[in-house]
Parts: sequence; C-alpha cells; structure tokens
Amino acid sequence: MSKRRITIKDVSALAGVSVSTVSRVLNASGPISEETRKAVMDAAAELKYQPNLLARGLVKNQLGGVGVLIPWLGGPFFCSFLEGVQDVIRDTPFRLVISSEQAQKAREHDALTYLLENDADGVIYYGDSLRPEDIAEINPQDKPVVLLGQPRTEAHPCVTIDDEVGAFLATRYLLDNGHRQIAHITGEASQHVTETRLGGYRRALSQAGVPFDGRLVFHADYTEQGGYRSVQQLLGRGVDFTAVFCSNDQMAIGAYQALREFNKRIPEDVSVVGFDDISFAQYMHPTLTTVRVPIRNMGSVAARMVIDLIEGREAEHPTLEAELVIRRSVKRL
Amino acid sequence: MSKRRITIKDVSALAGVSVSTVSRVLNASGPISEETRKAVMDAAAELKYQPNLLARGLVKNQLGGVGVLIPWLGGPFFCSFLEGVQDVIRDTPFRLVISSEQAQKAREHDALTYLLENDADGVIYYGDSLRPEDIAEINPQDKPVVLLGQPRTEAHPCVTIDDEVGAFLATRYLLDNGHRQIAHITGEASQHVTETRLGGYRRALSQAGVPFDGRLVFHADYTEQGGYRSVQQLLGRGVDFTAVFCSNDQMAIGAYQALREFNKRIPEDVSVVGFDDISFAQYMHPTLTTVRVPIRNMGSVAARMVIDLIEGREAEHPTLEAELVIRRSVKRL
DNA sequence: ATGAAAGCGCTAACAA
DNA sequence: TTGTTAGCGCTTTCAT
Repeated sequence: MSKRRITIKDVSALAGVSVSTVSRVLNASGPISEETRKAVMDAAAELKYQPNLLARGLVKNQLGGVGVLIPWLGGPFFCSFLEGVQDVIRDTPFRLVISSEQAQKAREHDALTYLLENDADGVIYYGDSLRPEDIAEINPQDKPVVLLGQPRTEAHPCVTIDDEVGAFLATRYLLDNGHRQIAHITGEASQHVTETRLGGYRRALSQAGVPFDGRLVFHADYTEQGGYRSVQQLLGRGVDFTAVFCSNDQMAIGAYQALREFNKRIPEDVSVVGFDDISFAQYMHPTLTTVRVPIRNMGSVAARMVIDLIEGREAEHPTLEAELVIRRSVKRL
Repeated sequence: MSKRRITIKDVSALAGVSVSTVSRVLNASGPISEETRKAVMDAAAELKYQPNLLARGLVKNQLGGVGVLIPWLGGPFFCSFLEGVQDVIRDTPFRLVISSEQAQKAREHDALTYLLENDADGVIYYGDSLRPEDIAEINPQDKPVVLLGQPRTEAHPCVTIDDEVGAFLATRYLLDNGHRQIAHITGEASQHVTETRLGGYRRALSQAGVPFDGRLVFHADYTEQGGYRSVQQLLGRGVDFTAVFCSNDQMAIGAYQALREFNKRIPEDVSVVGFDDISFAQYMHPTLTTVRVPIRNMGSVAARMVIDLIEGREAEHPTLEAELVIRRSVKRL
C-alpha cells in the first residue's frame, strides 16, 4: 500500500534526461529532438507516470476545476442542467466542483468566494441573488463567471433563455384555444424568471385584448407544494377561470393534484400549461402541454463557455429558444 | 485587476514574525505564546488571508476533495442522493467533485482512477461495474472508497439498504391484498439491485405458497421507457396478471403510461407498486404505493463515512431500512 | 517559543 | 536542443 507516487524526477532518471526536458515534452513547450521525446514518452509510459496536478497548479496558478453553483441539487431541473455540464466537462482536463446553497444569498456569497478562491478557474452560476456587482467584488482575479437565470447583459458572460417568448407562446396557445380567464402561477416577484415569464403572459393577454386581472396571478415558489396551494387559493377565491398557466412544471404537478382533489377534470374543466418540460411532464396524466427549455443543452453551452473563457478564447452570449410542446392538458373551448 | 493573492508571507511580515510561526498558529501545531498568536490572527484577519489550498495540499499530500462517482447525474434518484452528500460536505473543508459515466465499466474505471489520483482524498462510488478487486487495483494509496449498490462486505466500507426486505414487503402487501398473479419488472439480471429485489419478490411468493412464474418477470433498465415497454410486452403476452411490482419508481411511471394506453385502470384493473419513493411518486395519479428508500439520507451517511475514513476515524457499515409507503395504486381484491 | 531552511512536484526563465 | 536553477505557497524538521 501507499507506494510512493511516480514523479517527474523518476521519469527523468529513467529517460536519462533532466526534469525540465521531461516537463517540456509533456507540455509540448519548447523544442525537443524526436529521440529524446520518444525516450521520455517511453519512460513515462513504463512508469505509468501521472503528473501531480496540485504541483502543476501551484506553479501555473490554476486550480483545475470548473465550479457550478446552483440553488438546489435535488429536483429535476438542475439535475438535467448538471448533466449537460458534465457532458462537456468529461472531455476536458477540468474537474467538476459543485456547490448548492438553497438560493440563500449569504451562503451563495460565501460558496462562490470559496469556489473562486480554492476550487475553480471559472464558475457557472445559476441564480439571481448575486448580481454582477456582487460577483465582481468577490472575484478579484476576474475569473470567468457565467451567469444563468439573470437578465441578459453584454457586460457579463451569460446564457439566457427566451422566457418571455416562451410564456407568450404558452399564453397565446391558451388564448387561441378560446380561453379568456387564464390564471398564472409563478414564483417570487423578485426573481428574474418570474418577471420575464409574467411579462410574456401579460403581453399575450394584451395582444389578444384580454384585460389583465391581478386576482388570477399567484406568487408561489416553483415547488409542487407551491403550485398545489396556489390552485387551492384560486379555487377558494371564487374567480372564474378555465385555464392555469404555471411558470414551471413542478408547480403544474401540484396544480394537477389540487385540481383533482376538487374534482376538476383536466383538461375538460380546467386546462393546464407548464414551463420547462422536465422529463416527468410527458408521463403526467394527462400529459402536460408545456414550454420546452433546452435544460441539458443550457448546461453544455454554459460549460463550453466557461472553458473557452478560462482558456482565453472569446465566447458568445447565446440566447436559447424556448418552444411550445403541445400535449393533452389543454382543451379547445 | 488580478491583484496578487495574499500569502502567508504577507501575514508574517505584517505580524512581525516568521512564516513558520504563522503556519503554526493557523494550524494550531506547535506551541505559541498567546501574544504572538493574537498578533498573527489580527494580521491574517486584516489582510483577509486565505491559505492556498494547493500549496498546503502539495506538502501534506492531500487533494481536498470528496469524489462522488454515480451512474447518472440526471434522474430523480441520484439527484436526491447527491443532495444528501452535499448536505454534509457543505460543513466540511472538502470540495465536492462529481463524476458520472453512464455506468460504463471502462469509463468508470478511468474516472475513478482519475478522481483518486488528482481530485479526491476519498470517494463515494455508487455502482456495481467496479468490484472491490478492481478498485483495489486502481487505488494504490488505499484511499477510502465507500461502496453503494453492491453486495455488503465487511472487507470494504459500504452503505447498503435492505432491498431484499423492501421487495419482500412490497410483494407481500400485494399478496395480502389478494393478488396472486404479480408481474415483476426489474433491471438487468447482472445488477446487484436486480438480484436482491427479485429475491425479495420470490421469497414473498414462496412464503405465500404462490408458485413463481418466469413469464411474469421482465428485465428492463430502470427507466420510464423500460417500464413502459415491459408492460406492453406483458400485455401482449396474454398471461393473466392483476398487479405489477416495479423494481423502481421510474419504471412504475412507464408502467402507468402503458397501462393507460391499453385502457387498464389503475388500480381497478391492475395494481402497481414501485420502489424508491422518488418525489414524483406522491404526485402520480393515482399516487404510487412504493418502497421508501432513504435516498437523501444515504448520501449523507455515505459522505459522513468517507470523511470519517479520510480523517482516520473508524466507520460503521450501516444497512438502512426500506419501508413500505401505502398510497392508492393497489386495489384489494 | 520562535526562526531558518529544506522540500512537496512542477514549470519557466536563463544559460550553455 | 538541453540542463541548471529559482521559485509557486505552504508545512515541518531542526536549531536556537
């Protein structure tokens, strides 16, 4: 057990060259004659040499990790997102370092500071409690931080999805199907997603000449429970409605449950539309009409972005499209 | 930008002591007079000194990470598991390094090697393609590797759940409700979970004097699609059955869908039981009776274990219990 | 109780 | 084209 690790020194000894020569061939830095190159490679292979990344990182001042800071680790949305990230990290020399802090600002602040300080050469931050100003402050080295879930800025690398259009499409679909009283269940008003999706909803309404009715809008928290409770309130409020547009699928799941408990049939009595298209959406009963967000792909795109940025390349700030997926939870009136 | 990072040297200068003294107070190693201790602490605080973990790791020969190697990152099960891991890692100085390789043996082999070599002082491995022998081989330093999803061994740290009993309880519940033709949808025969859950199913059957019928057993892959296709086959096979016991909830989700397509009502025509109790189980329609596995807790337990082991403490090899959660997907015959 | 110095494994000037 | 050497920031003998 605990055999001493093979170092560059062992390789240099076996190959009969100096350590710097070994370093040079391994990093393809500096000129090397073909024969020494081969000798070194052979020696390294024979000893199964693996460079010590700590040592390398220490001298090159790089940590070797890509950090991901997300609000939650559980839950279908961020899991898919992570999977997309891992899809690209896998083929790079970076390690994937993950942190999640329940979207609590102070904790996220500390976590990001720590990531930037000790773990990562760049991070993907999905959340909106920390704004670019906050981040600048805890990022003295100006490492790349890719933002998601925040308003688009040219000033900061970010990948956004077209929430507003997605919500617009969803709402318009309902309108096109004859619905006029469309409830909207969304998240906390302070969150950026909430705002944009609510915006799309309102735009569709106004474009169709349907007046906005504040009594039909509920602010929950993007969980199943939140959707459930909102529908309960809605039902208790005595306002007529024929459809519910939920700002994410998890709330739609809760909405289904509440509706069932009140013996409302979906979609015969109430139509429901979700947002995200998490995998469960297609297995709900009835299958959920929703707005597809390319979640996993967002992860991949974000990962490719940080890596490009870390390695000094330029990166676009893409806006990904959201698309309506029509299934069976909406009835034509 | 890119201000030079504060090092131990800066602190020593400001405190008017040597670097070794600073190191001593920071690590509480060696004797220190109270006044110098204070001086150093003050200086460190004033400069907001953060030790460079790379440098420290280099000399102490530790990587600073806890690795987690799981089959998939997406999917409700492993997400919850990860969340449990993160719950405990959060309060330790370790970073959480994640790797997922679709349960492919060769890739997992490489990933684990890499984790052990470069990223982690200990790893949590959930999977069964790599057996203890394989792991021993790629773990020359004998770092702690906690195993999940494998047969229990005293020889190796592991956390197991009582799958066999869980499956037994599920099957017996069906039997108690008068079911005699109980189909079982499970995973690949080679997997350990498959074997133990199938074992529990058979034991309950035999204990009730119901003969085992191989035509009722389907080997799928623990995905919704797998459950869906198995039920299709089952229905096509023309064998009578009144209940389906799925070896995980995701397959139960697929089973629901297939059953619906064939106009079989749940549970009036066919009863269904799942396994795991992922969060969706309670939102299915009808809500799914299933075997609750303390997924998130497993993650926490495993994390605490690696950390104990890394830090040289002893660790138990716990077996967690699985418990039947009765909901509405089973009909009393 | 404190400091000087060696060294962890590696890279990157600088010489040769 | 190659070797020598000086660090990267830290911990840890070994002196004092």
